[in-house]
Amino acid sequence: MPSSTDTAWVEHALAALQDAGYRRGGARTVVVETLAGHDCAVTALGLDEELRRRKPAVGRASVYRTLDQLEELGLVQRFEASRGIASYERVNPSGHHHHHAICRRCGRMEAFEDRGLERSIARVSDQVAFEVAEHDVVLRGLCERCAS
Amino acid sequence: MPSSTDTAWVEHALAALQDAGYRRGGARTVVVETLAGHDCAVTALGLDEELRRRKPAVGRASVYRTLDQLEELGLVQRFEASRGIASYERVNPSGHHHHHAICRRCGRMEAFEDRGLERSIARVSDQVAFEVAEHDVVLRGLCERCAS
DNA sequence: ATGACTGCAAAGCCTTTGCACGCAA
DNA sequence: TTGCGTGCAAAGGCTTTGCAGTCAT
Repeated sequence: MPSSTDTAWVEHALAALQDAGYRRGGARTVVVETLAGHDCAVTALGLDEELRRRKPAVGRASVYRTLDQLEELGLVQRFEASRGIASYERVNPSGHHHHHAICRRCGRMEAFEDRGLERSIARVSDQVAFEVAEHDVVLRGLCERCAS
Repeated sequence: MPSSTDTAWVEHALAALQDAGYRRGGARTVVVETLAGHDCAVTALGLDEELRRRKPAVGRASVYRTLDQLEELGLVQRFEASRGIASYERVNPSGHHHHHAICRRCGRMEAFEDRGLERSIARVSDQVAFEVAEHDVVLRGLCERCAS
């Protein structure tokens, strides 16, 4: 099910980039628009591959550079899906988000959300001597298909 | 505060390795013993550096190979502390464990534990269509020192 | 004696950096 | 016009693999 592009996030992100002093470059805009079309995490290399075969091809360096900038501004969140594989997912300004269960055999990823879990994390974040900006929860094991 | 070595875990791990059909090699044993001396996560490269300057020096490959084997057997848990930095922590057979808050600026790591959080995760693990074997929670932000 | 275990060095992989050219402002 | 943005190729950094010698069993 190819989800529709989150245009609100595109505008939000482009505005934030501009506010941060970045110019409106072509590659950067394409990366933002492409991320907006994914509801769940994408690997950096997967995104690169996807953009490599576009009409005005986007260079790998631009993909990585843009992802870094977006992460720095809190517009996307980075996490490691599998060994050494960086994945990125856009951050919803509303704060609403999900987490992932990842299959250690095939890499399949399932998203889930739980208010109780979020509450627990919020509570713990207050108890720790850190200014917590984000959190990440990953469940690892075998997906239905690999377990059987 | 250099914690004392967890000898119970060493025996547990060595026995599990033997049961899995591994022979009792020198390098492997040293890696296990060294891990037992760390109460919190160690990076693979840090462990390598630590073992490199031992009397019978342990090779880097052996460190990585052993960590893989231990992870496969569920004796240690692997997670990404900072960008592209693999960290390992021994798994207590009792199931008792902690999670981490990591400073995005200096990398400082603080461990914390919370029963409510564990309960939330256990509940969510049951709701997901996965055979969840382990979970990982990371809080990212600024540590007290970097925030001020 | 047999095959696993090791260390070293080389290769792999993902990611980052250097540089010259193009484009936004 | 200025200097940020971009693509390409090269370099980096962590991890894995190939191989020959060594050691456990």
